[in-house]
Amino acid sequence: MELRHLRYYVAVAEELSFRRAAERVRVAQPALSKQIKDLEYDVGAKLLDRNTAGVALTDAGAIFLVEAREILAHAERASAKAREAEAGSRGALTVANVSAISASFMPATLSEFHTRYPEVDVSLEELVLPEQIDALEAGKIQVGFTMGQGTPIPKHFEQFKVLESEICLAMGRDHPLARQKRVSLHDFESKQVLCFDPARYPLHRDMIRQIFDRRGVKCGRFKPVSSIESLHALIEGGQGVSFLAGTSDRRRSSDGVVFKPLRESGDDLRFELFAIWKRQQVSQLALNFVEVLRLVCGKKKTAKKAA
Amino acid sequence: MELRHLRYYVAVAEELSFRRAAERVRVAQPALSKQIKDLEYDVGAKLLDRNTAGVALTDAGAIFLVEAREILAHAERASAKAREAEAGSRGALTVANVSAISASFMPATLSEFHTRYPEVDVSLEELVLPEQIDALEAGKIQVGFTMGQGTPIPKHFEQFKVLESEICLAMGRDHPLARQKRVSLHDFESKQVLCFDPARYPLHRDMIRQIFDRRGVKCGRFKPVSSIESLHALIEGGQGVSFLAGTSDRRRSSDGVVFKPLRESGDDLRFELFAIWKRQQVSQLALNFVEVLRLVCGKKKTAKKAA
DNA sequence: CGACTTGATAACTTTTGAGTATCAAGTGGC
DNA sequence: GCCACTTGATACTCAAAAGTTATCAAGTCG
Repeated sequence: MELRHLRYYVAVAEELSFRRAAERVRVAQPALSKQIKDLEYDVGAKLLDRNTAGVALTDAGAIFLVEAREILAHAERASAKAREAEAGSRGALTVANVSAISASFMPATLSEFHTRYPEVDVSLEELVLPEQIDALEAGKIQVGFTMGQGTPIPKHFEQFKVLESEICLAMGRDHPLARQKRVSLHDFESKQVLCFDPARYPLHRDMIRQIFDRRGVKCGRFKPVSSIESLHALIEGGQGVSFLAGTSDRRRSSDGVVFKPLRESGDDLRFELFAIWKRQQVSQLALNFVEVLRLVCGKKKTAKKAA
Repeated sequence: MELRHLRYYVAVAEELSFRRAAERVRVAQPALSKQIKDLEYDVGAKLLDRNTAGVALTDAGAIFLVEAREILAHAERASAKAREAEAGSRGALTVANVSAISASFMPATLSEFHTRYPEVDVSLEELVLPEQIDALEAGKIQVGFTMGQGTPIPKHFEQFKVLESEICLAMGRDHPLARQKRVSLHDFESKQVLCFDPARYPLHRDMIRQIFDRRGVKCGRFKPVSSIESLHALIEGGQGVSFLAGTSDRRRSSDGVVFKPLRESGDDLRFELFAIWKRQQVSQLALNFVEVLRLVCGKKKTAKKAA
C-alpha cells in the first residue's frame, strides 16, 4: 500500500465515481481503476461496490475511508512538524538555570519564548556555572551561562552578554551606611560577610576574597548561606552584608535590601553574565532561544531607561 | 511522499546506516540513498546528518521518525479494520426490537454477539412489526422481526424462525380456572379481554378477535393497555385476561401470570416469530447477527430440554 | 599510511504507473 | 421496447521512476 492508493481511494469514495475522481486526481480513469483494484487486493477486502450506474462504499470501504483520510492528514502533519523542528519552532530544549542569577531575565525570556514558539518544550537544568561547559559538551543542555571572569570559554562556543552590572555591597535597609550613596571597602574590613555555600558554589566566596585582597583590605570571616532566599532574608534582617551584582537581584528584593556601589573601582567589580552555546552542530532551537534572550535583555534596558 | 519513503526512512533511522537499512528493506544502497533524498526534498527538511562515519538524526529527523512509525502502524491498522469490517466483526448494526416479544431472546443474543464481535456497535430500534419492512428497505435497520401470520414478507427477504409457541390464555395465578391444564374459549365468551393499545399496535387486538370469530364464540369488550408491563401487572392483579404467546413472555413473569393452552386448536393459535433480513446487499454484520440469533435460539431449546 | 569503512554518483535495467482505445453492461428518455 | 449515453473494466503501449551494478570521494582505524 502506498499513500497514492489512499489519495485515489479517498477521491473515488468522495466522488462516488471513478470518472469524476480520475478528473480530480488528474489521472486517466483506467489508471484509477487499476490502482483501486490493487489497493483492494493489498488490503484484502472489497472496498467499493461497482454497479454500472456508479459506485457505493461497502461496510469495509466506509471504515477504510475514515482511516485513509486520517493517514493522509497524518502524513501532512508529519511533514509540517519536521519543517517546524528544522525551523526551531518545535522540539525540546534544555537550558541551564542559575536561579541565584537568572531571576531577573529568565522568567521574561521563557514567557516570550513560549509566546513565539508554543510547540517547544523548554526544560531548565539547575546547574552551577562550572558544570555547564560539560553539560553543553555532552548535549545535556543546549544553552548555558558563564561569568566574564570565570572559567575560560572554549573556542567552539559562541557567547552573548546577557547582563552586566557593578558588584555592589548588599545591606539591609536599616544598616548604618544605608544612607550613603557609595560605600568604601574599608568600612567592612574584617567584618563578617555572607556568601553562598562554598562546598557547592565556591566562586562567590573566591570573588569576594579577591576583591578585598586586591585592594589590600583585610577580609573578615565568611558565613555560608545555602540559598539566595536565605541570603536576602539575612541581609534584610540586618544579620550581615554581602557582595552581589547590582542589577541581577534588585527586582526580587526591592524593599528590604539596598545595593551600594563601592567607592573603589576596578575590573573585578564588574559583573558580566554570558549565555554560551556550541558554535557547531547546534539546533535551531538553541539559536532561537538566544535570539529571544537577546531581545528580552535589550528590551529590559530600554524599558528601564523609560521608567 | 509515499509509504515506501517512510518504510525506508524508519529503516535508516533505526539502523543509523544506509547499508544496513538497505539490507533490511531488501534494496540496493544507492536506491535507498535516492529515496531518502527524495523524501527530504518532499518534506522540506533535512532529516539525517550523513557523516562518512555513519548517520545521525537531526532534530527534524527525530520528530519525523516518530510520525513515520505512527503512520505506518496506522496504515496497517486501516487494512486490518477493513478486513474486520468485511468479515462482519467491525462496524455498526441496527436491529429492530419489539420489547413485548423479544425479551426472551434479545438480551442473550446481544450478550453472545458482543462476546463474539466486541468491535461491533449494535443499536436497537424500537419498532412495531409492520414498520420493519420499510425500515429494512430503507436501510435504517439490518435485521427485523415479523410474525408468521402477519404481513406477507417480500421475496427478497430471507427469514429464520426465532421462536414458535402456542397462543395461550394468560391469567392471574388466582384466577378460578388457573387450576385447569387447558381452558376453553367458551369460558371467556363476552368477557373483557386486555390487549395492546390498538392505535399503536392493532395486530394484537385483531388476532384475538379472529380467534373468537373463527370459532363462533362471541368476543367481549377490549380493554387497551399501553405496555407489556402494564398488561402483566393487570393480569397478575386479576384485572383481566389476555392472549399471549406461551414461551415468549414466560420468563419475565414466572410467578404471577400463568399461561393456559386452549382446548380448541387451529393454525391461528400457533405463534411464530421470524427474523428477516434482505437477501441481497446485506452486510456480513447482519448475517453474523442472525447466526448468533440462530445459535442462541437453538441453545435455549436444548438448555430447556436439559433443565 | 594503506586497508576498509562510510554514503554519494553515474549509467543502465526493470518495474509499474499512466495514457489511449475499446468494450460490456446498465440507465433513462422517447 | 429500443437506442443514445452513461458507467467501470480490459488490452495494449509508453514513459517515469524505482532499482541495480559499478565506481568514487571521504572519512576511520589498526
